[in-house]
Amino acid sequence: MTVVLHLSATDAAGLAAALREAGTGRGDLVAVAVADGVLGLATKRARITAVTGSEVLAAVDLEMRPRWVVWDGGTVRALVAGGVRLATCWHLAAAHRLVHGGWRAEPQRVWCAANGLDHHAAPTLGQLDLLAIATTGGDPDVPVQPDGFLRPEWVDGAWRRSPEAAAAWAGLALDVALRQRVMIEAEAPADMERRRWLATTHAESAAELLCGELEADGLPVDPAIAARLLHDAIGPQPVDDAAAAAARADLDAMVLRHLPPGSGIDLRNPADVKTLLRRTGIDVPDTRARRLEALRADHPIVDDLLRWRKADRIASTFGYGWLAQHVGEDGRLRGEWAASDGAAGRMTAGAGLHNLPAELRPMVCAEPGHVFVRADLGQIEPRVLAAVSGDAALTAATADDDLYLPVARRLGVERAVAKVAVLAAMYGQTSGTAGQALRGMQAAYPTAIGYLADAAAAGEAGRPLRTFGGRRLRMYSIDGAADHRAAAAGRGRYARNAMVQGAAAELFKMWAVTVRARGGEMGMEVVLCLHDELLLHVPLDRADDAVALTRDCLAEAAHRWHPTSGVRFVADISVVRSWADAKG
DNA sequence: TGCGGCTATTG
DNA sequence: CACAATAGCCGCAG
Repeated sequence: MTVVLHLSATDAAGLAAALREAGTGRGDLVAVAVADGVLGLATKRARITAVTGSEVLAAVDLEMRPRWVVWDGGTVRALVAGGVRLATCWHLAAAHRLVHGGWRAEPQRVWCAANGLDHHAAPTLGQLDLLAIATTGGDPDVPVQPDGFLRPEWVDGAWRRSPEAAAAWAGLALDVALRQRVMIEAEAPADMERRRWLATTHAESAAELLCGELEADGLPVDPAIAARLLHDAIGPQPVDDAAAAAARADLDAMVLRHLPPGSGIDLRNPADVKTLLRRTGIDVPDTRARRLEALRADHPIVDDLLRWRKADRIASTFGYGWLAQHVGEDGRLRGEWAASDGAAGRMTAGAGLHNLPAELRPMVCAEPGHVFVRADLGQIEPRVLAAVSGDAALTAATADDDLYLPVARRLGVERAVAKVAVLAAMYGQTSGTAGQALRGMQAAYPTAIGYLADAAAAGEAGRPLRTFGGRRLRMYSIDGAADHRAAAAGRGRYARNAMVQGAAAELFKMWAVTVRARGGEMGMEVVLCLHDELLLHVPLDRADDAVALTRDCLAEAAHRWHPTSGVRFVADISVVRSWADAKG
């Protein structure tokens, strides 16, 4: 049994000294639990209580560069709020999602998975469980119960009561991190995967830090331009509810004027819209814009309806209310960020950051003395497919700036057909013109198509998969249902796509966190991550440096992600004042 | 009040 | 019956 030192510190120098005394070096795991005025740390050899604010961690991070173990995003947000931006971490929730799949990753669940316990049997803090807690026994000051589960009141925040408790909580975090690392190493089929999956864990963890910063910093927006765009799209800002209702009625009138008054049609009700169209002789199974687009010439009401839809969408989702709710006094648009969603592991964002209509993007402007560096990965998914499948012919095609040109030549088809064929293969489309081109793909790129087919087969059978970077993709089966076959086919398409989309997300995040790590010293801020696009806010005089750095970081990330793929990744990088500005 | 369906936007 | 996501509004069940 290793003797664990109990150390204490009151400032950054003392904390650094304590860590040195515990034998901590660069890259070593140091767990940290942080709450208001409470700071507890844990290393393999020590539990450290720090009677000081969390800001001392910034200095220690700079000096010692350990890998900080944190339970979840709560710790990250608390640290960022306290001005602490760590260089690296081991994020238990992120590692849990990677190793085990699924989305939920609260401490009890993460603890159970790391310790081979069934989290369904874990105690909760409901009133009805008070008796159970009382009879569980053991020392309430010890966070782990005799039955091995975390004590629910500790999960609920009891660890915040003192530095000693926080250090004990950090000790558990360290324990989980070590077990997660063992699991990754045990699960990986070979040393190559072991190293790669650990690299993914590190990148996913850093992406969690980045998300905390994206939430805190926000996206620069010019309020005057925002106001002008909204005015052009939906009119002036209503002064009260009555004015808002009147504005809405005005907007509705542009469509309803085609009907006799008092028709009782609600434009927001698809069934009513169908009725409305039928009255003008148009019969459609649904009223989606894509379908109505073709019928614009049939009756003027169609065009008015489509224009109304566009305006109504801005008014309801991206109108003055949205602006007031999500854009702060400092002109920053803020939303919630998640470093990996439940399906394939892409980053997600709220507050419209990922689906802001193109016509509103001119409002996203660099602040005075700054510019944006906007960088897009070109054709990332087919290039990633070439890399993860190891298809030599498809890899050769990535040498071209436009991968679809050599693919089209090889298939003997038009570029547009080749593009549809590649996308159809990755998405699992079987019908239409894509089906035919797909057979050509099978012959020309058997390794890539075989990789996708294997993924689809696993999905259909309900077998879990791992992406190239090691993320577990769970397959949820619905058994006994009449649509069993449809569900299996759906899982097949999901698996096929998730293997590519997920791997692309892993590469993208490595790129993003590399940029984050390298760009800090030039005053660069990552302000948006959008699946294959990075938006960086940089001081005007560092724009050229930032462009070069972004390109270098892509090469570095691609190499770390897959050192031997031979795949060429291309980025379109430009310096712009507004997000909407043309590339190049 | 919660949830599925429909629709729109984005990559 | 082409993949992923967020988000609003409607109708309907409870």
